[in-house]
Amino acid sequence: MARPKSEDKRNAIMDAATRAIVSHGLGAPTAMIAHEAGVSNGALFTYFETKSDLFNQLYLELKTGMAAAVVVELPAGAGVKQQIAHMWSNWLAWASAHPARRRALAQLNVSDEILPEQRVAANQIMSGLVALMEKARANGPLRAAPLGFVVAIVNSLADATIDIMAHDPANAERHCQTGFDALWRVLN
Amino acid sequence: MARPKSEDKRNAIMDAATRAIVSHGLGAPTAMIAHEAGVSNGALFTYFETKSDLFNQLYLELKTGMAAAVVVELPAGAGVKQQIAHMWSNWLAWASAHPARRRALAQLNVSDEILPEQRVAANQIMSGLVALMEKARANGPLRAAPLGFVVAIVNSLADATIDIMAHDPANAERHCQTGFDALWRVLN
Amino acid sequence: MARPKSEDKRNAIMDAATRAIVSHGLGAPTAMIAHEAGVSNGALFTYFETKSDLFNQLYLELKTGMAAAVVVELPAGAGVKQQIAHMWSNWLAWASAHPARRRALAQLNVSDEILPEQRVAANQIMSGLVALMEKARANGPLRAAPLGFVVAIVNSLADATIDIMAHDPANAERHCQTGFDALWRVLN
Amino acid sequence: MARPKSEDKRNAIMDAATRAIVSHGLGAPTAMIAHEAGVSNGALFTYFETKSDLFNQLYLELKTGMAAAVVVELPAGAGVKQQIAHMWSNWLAWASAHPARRRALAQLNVSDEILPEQRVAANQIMSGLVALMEKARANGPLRAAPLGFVVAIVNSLADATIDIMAHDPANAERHCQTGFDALWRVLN
DNA sequence: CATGAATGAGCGTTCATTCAT
DNA sequence: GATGAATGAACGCTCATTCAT
Repeated sequence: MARPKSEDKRNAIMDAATRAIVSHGLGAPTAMIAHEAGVSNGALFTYFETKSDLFNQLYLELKTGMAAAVVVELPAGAGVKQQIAHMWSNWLAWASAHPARRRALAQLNVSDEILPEQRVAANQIMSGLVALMEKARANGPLRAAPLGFVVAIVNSLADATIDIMAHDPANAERHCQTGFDALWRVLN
Repeated sequence: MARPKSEDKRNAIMDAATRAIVSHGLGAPTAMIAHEAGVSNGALFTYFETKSDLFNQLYLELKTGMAAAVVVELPAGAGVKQQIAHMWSNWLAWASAHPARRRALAQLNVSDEILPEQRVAANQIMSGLVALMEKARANGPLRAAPLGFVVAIVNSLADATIDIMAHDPANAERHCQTGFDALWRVLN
Repeated sequence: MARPKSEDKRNAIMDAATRAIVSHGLGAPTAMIAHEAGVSNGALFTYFETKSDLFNQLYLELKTGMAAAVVVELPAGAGVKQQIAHMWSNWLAWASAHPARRRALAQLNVSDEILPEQRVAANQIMSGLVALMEKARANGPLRAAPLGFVVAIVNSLADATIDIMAHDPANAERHCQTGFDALWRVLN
Repeated sequence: MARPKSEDKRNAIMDAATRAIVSHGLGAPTAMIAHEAGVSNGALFTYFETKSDLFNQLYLELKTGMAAAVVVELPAGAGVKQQIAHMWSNWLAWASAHPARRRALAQLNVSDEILPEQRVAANQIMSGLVALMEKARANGPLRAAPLGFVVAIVNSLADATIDIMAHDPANAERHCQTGFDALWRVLN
């Protein structure tokens, strides 16, 4: 195990898994994932100990990628609302650009294969966004609610917005704005 | 008709399936479901043609049960806000009372085994709530958004609220109210 | 068991079994046979102890019916050749009139479910024809061959002839005659 | 290509299937065939896609082997009768040497699992023998009969002869000759 | 390390037979 | 006796994982 020879292969497997999850759900056979990755059946298991391990790593990687996209070109000096708007926009742009990743992530989210510690780690990655949320709600009606609640609500709104954008791409811009407005109303 | 098909047994299978899905996901073996229902391996298939069929019927039944709970004792003459508040409260009460059903429903919701027509049928069952939402947003900021968007947002908020209530039952009342306030702010 | 109430039902099951064997082979489910017979699943087992039992009885009954058809209106005083020709004609007429029975019989013939004693019993039923064969070959080239050989050859020729008649019914008459001629040449 | 598919294993499965069919009919479990072949349950399916596929390939292989045996050391320059006699002898020798194969072949012949195209292919393999039959009957009483009829009769006679040889091996030689004489009388 | 054949537990489903009604 | 639901042992086949090459 340790350090596998080729990072490329690891990535290919990850990508293939993403696609396979989208098309065949979490029950997608490892053989199919390997084949799609252009890699042998057995090789998959030199890169990931088990299928579960692959899915956990994929979950973390997808979430990390998403988090990275969210903070791109964040306007450091701007106000809270503007920063959140920026992140919101980044977030939805990422989802639009990588529909397969988002869908795979959604499946992984509800899977009971994903270990709780991975979920914790994943959430920490989003901490920048979370910190902003904290600020944003500090004086609003949700100031007394648990942080988890706020995060869940934001996630939910984002998911709903992403869905509608995916279904009606022609009006993506407008839906994005509508979603943000709703978010802001919830927080303030 | 010797030994008629027993509604009890059918229900036992449904309940067992609900529990099995919660504990083992959608991959729960039919044998486990049958065993948990106190029924033989093969009997399951006299009540449901296939596992998929069982899951589709379960999905519809859970959703129907939820919808029925939502409209219980709805104050017919009251205003929109009060009616929605009532439904919201019912909804979350149902989720709190039947956590397994809610979790199973969540899994079934993302399954690709559930046929589109079942989803349509299930959504029609919630039409009372949907109609109210339509009224509620009629003059608000979401008045121009697609209905599906509104529904998704409401669902998302409810899910988030239910989750937090489940995690922190001591303050369930307060979370319920907070959730509703957030909802109302989104709609108006 | 003993004497079941309705001979009609027994016959209905036999007929249904015949048809089911033709359409689904010996693997035809007992439930299908019962259904086709307009009889309940369980009733089949009050008329026949097991599926194997049903098939054995069916085998015997089909063979008996065939044997009975063969000797119809046999010209008692006629010569050997004429009598054999008559039987041959009867035989093929039966097969043409009851293609399902013949095909079911063919399947049962090669089944290892049919007990040897049933086969013996079935062959005894054809004894009239066999006795004639004995006479017919008495002075011919097969006079020294075992009787079983002769019977098998005759059976084979009949089967081949029946097949060709079924495939080309327009020339059934001619094929029947050609088959008989071949038979006669074999015996003499 | 790590551990290439082994021809030996494939043959072992074929042989095991042959034996299993003889002892348990076409319903012989794949697990039994695999076990008998000294191979794991699943391995069978790396060599044959389905049980049906296995049986189709087995059918073709058995028939091919039989056809090959039939034309061994065929006296090219000899007359029709002598050539047919040679083939006849080869045929019966093959059947005597491989009783299991012959019985399995008989079962496969009547199975509805065997695809028509496989039957066609199998028959083309026997074309050498068929061509000879054509010549042999050219001036005889069957000259006007359909070729299929002739083939069926020859098959039937062979089967009958093989059966009697199997039942009475002591006189195998004589039965073989008797059978051929009968055949010749049919054709001429 | 890469390959893909081998393994065998496990799955959804069928079906002969039994038995409560 | 008739019915058809109940039973549970099989069955064909899949697939995560191992291991010979």
